[in-house]
Amino acid sequence: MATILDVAKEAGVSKSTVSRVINNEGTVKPATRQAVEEAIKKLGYSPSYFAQGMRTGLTKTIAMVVPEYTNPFYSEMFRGVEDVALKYGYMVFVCNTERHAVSDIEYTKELLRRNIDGIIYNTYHRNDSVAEYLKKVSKQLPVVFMDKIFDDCSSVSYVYIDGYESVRKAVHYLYNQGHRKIGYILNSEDISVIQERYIGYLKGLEDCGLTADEKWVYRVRRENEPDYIKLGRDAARYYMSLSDRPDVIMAAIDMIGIGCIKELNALHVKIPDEMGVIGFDNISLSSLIEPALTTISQPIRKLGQTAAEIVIAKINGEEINDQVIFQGDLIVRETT
Amino acid sequence: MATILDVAKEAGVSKSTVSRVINNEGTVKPATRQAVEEAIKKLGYSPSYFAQGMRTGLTKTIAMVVPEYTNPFYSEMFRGVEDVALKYGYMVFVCNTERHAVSDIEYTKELLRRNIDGIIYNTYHRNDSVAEYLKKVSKQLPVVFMDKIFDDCSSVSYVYIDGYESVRKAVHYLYNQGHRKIGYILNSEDISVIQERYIGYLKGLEDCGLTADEKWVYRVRRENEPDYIKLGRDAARYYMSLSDRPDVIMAAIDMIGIGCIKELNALHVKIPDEMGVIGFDNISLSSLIEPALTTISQPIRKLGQTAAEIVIAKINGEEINDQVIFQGDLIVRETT
DNA sequence: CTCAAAAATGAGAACGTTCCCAAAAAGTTT
DNA sequence: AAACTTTTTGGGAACGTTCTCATTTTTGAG
Repeated sequence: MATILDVAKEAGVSKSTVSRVINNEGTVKPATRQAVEEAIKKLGYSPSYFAQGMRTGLTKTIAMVVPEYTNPFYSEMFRGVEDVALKYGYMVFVCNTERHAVSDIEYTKELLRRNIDGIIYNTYHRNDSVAEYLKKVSKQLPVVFMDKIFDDCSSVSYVYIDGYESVRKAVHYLYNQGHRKIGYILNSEDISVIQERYIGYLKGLEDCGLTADEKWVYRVRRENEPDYIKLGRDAARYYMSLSDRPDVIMAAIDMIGIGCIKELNALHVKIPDEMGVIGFDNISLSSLIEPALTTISQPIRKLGQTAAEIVIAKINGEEINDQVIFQGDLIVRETT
Repeated sequence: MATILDVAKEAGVSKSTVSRVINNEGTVKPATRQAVEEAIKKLGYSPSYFAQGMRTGLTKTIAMVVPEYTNPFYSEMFRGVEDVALKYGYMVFVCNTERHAVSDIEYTKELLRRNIDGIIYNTYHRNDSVAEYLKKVSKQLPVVFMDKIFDDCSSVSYVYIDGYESVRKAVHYLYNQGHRKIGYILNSEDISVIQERYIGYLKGLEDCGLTADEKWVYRVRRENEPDYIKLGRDAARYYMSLSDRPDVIMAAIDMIGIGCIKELNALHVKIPDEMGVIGFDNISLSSLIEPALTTISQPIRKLGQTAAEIVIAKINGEEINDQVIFQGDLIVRETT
């Protein structure tokens, strides 16, 4: 591999001048610049990341931390992140926190050690010690949170979907459709986004003058590698076993809703006449299942793009609105 | 951040000794080692990646190049890769080649510039100039191909599923089930894996003494962001429009098969009595659609694990069997 | 107790950049 | 043409490691 010195020799200048050309800094005579550029091309030179990084402390690399990699939600978000990252010459590490023995903290330490320039953080569980650590990290380097992880988010950058408001509005929609008995399935209350959606559900009921009947709320505690489909099926069976059952079920995520549909189909329950279902996420599967799932859509890719824009702006010390909340969109299909 | 010199001073030794402790190399007195380790812990020291990389040329980073990121096939493969990578202290760049203006070659150059230690390469299109370039790259640093990209693969490392053999066997299965009119849907013939599967189909027919009827082969040329579902639906409609139609359709990938099912359902065609469907990939969706899709399953995660094991072994200069072929498994469900 | 061998440690160069500062070249004014 | 700016260029230190080689310390045999 050619070094900056080889280029300097080839072009008959000093390495300082070559450096100036590479970085478009300082002054350099047009003729000299051209000579250097030709030498660079001739030798196929490109600066060493190590040496550059050693001086500048920058890696042109950002990390996107996700709790659950195979979830298509994060793949889609990653696309958005990558869209923007590549545009600015950055590469992206995808870091899966959940499955591995390494905790969020360990993983983050590794990222710091690798001099990552910025982090896009998708958390999962409400966990105060992790949260506190991350808040500290976010003072050290640009971090964007994709989630309302802290009670006080005023000092951090974030981009997220307003799950609370989205679900609240969905309840209104159901109410207007004539539903009065509205069930809710939560997979795990220690997941902050799930928690937030649930609170939106409660608020929606309250808005409409309905009371939350605890037996219509189906809760599951966290599992290691959750089988959402099974969870939805179990929930559907539970609801059907009730004498006083809801006439529509809200699922905290689409996959659970899809499990419900599968089970209701199997039990020959008519959807939506006997029982409605509504999901959250608008994963591609939700339009493929029959009947197609009514759900709340999130601008996921946009979410990723926005987060990446913010992180990179912060890396470059630019001013940018770093607190963005998107709204979900109700997509009415065949299950309501 | 503490440097190796800070640690040296703290422990009262030279930086050479600290380096020896870090890397577990050379000789160092137990008492000294302990003192150094304490100093490291006390200062929260960890070696700088830049400085280390600058000396060793290694980044402890591998890249996984994929043609289509949102395809769950690759997410699953990534899990396998990450399983192994993290075990050995590596991190993984996921590189999406298809959607971006940068070609495979440009992307690979960027990886080389970043001193990636090894590459796991999922190609997409048969393209000789790219292939030639990649072959050259694979001489420079450890590369594992996840695909039979070259006519002569004898000199490269690879891990892949034998699509040819898998489809050939599936044809035998269909034949044994009494099918004689077997259709085939290809999304794109310039994708090497797809091509290979198709050849397996032709061979299977030949084995069984059937002739390939060109009108039963539904071909689509490559699209930019292909809508496989629509493609499958179109194909199903095409087949149903034939007076002499196949009694079973093989789809080159599950998503297409699922599109077929959707359309056949919509047309009230009885599956599998009036028309059978068989897919390839066993994506999670294939068991969720109704009726559930018969398909060919690939040990995807294992694929990724194996690839990562090979790359890392090669990085470390270890001997390992670097040419592995897995067989697909026929998963019989409700569509045949 | 001496001396050789082995074990442990340290000094300093090197890796390829960036950046500060000094020096040289070019341009401008008197 | 001299003196003074301004522009352009070069030299060398620094970044934090690893690694070679030399030096010091320890061990063990005679």
